[in-house]
Amino acid sequence: MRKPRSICAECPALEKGLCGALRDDELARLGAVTRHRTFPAGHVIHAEGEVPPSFCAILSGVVKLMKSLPNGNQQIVGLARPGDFLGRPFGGEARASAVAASEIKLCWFPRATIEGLASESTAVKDWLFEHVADELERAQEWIMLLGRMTAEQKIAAFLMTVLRDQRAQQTDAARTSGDVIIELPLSRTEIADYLGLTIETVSRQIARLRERKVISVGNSRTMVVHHPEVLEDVVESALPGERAKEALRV
Amino acid sequence: MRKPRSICAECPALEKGLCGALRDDELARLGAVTRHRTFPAGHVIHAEGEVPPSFCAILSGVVKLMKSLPNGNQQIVGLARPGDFLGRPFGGEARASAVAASEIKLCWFPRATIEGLASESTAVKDWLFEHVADELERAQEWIMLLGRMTAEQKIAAFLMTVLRDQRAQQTDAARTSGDVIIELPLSRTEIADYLGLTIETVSRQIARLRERKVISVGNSRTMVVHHPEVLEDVVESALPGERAKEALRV
DNA sequence: CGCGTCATTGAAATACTTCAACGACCGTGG
DNA sequence: CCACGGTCGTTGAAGTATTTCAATGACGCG
Repeated sequence: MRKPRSICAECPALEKGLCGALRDDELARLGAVTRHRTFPAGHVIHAEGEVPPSFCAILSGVVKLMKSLPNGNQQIVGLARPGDFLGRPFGGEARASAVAASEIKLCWFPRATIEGLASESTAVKDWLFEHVADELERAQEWIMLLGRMTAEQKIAAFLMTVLRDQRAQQTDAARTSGDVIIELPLSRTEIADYLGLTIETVSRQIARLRERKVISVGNSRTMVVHHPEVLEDVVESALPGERAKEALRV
Repeated sequence: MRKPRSICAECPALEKGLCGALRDDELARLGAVTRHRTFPAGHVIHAEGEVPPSFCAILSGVVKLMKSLPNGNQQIVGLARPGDFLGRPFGGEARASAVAASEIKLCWFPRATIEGLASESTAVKDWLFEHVADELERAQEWIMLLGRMTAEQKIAAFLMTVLRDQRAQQTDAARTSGDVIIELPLSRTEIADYLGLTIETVSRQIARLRERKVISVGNSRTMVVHHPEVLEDVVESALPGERAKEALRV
């Protein structure tokens, strides 16, 4: 017997996510049609141009939203993390594919459910609006990054966002040391597609940061950040690397 | 005596804009506190980091949303055109400056008004949600453009969007000819900031399109597009200019 | 162990930027 | 009316960041 409460109990979407905006009876209604599903990395949740039949919240893992150009080039136009949702209620066909970047857990339910809920509950509408507005802000940050940053700055900025995301989740305990271990949610190829670079450039810039002892690279998905301040400086710096090099010389 | 109806009567926001979502009594309430205001090009409607005290809909002209990097570099992260609104209801400080790119007419009213209206009217909420979701889609298109296109493709894509925007507004009459006259909403510097290029590169790419007889340039804000298909091809093409050159050779 | 995928590294090519000079346009003031 | 200065756009030449092409190395899996 699956009681709605039990499935939602230890859900990351419960507090900050969509479900936090629901009243108990609404939550129960949602819980009744909800399915938690797990997918492996690479799984296509919905493809560009399709009308997604379902709507879902991400429980764990990272989903990349990507568009592709006729020539085969692709660009990741956004990342969705736990608490984010996939799909546009009342929208038509998706304008980007949603693909699992790692193994993911999803809270999955029919499109009609979310649309019904949104039609009736003003809290749900409010939540959706705020969420989309936040996503728009993030997209605009990214436009800035893609349009005006050098490869070095892009990599530094990317590492900073991973760092921030990871800090937000873990306890204060792990933060005391200057060194921080981070887990990259993306492969080199995906980082390249995210930052609008080639995989080689990504690799070289990471190598440079390693040579400068700002980071250490373990296996390709993990690294240790020794000097977050330097990364910050690189992002801020006008002439790439200028202030950053000074900061390192200490 | 300013009657609410009269001020809203020939308003571009009436049909497709926010006001189209309002009931008559809501419209009347809005009309009572609304002011139409005109600003010259360059006027700052609200600056990055400020909490905008007002909310407004654009009646005519183009507003650029821009962010700046500490080094002085700037990037236009979006354009707002007639029917679009400025400001995020329930949001805090603006994360981008809104600056008039041309002379603009605004329908201006206090922040509290739109927030009150949105709290009460579900139609207003719906409209806001749809609008932000559309903006997000456009932002994602732009991410694709900035991350994966060459300078030539960026310019072609920009001209195509101007062309599309202009076509949407004017009558069918003017479209019969292959040649289309377009009015650029931005200066070269602004185009550069929009496309993430330098002004020189913009100028050179426009020159190349002119040499190839795809366009003619009149004064710097107007041009004639002779071969929209070539522009389209350039955007689609894998190796920039390859298919486009063939298309031109005819 | 060998194979395939993913990451790294090097050398050459190139797209874009930077620096610098010049030309066109426009309003101002002589 | 024309000369003047300012802004904006164009063009050229040199420099540089990033890409492209190509080869090698590391890791995981059957």
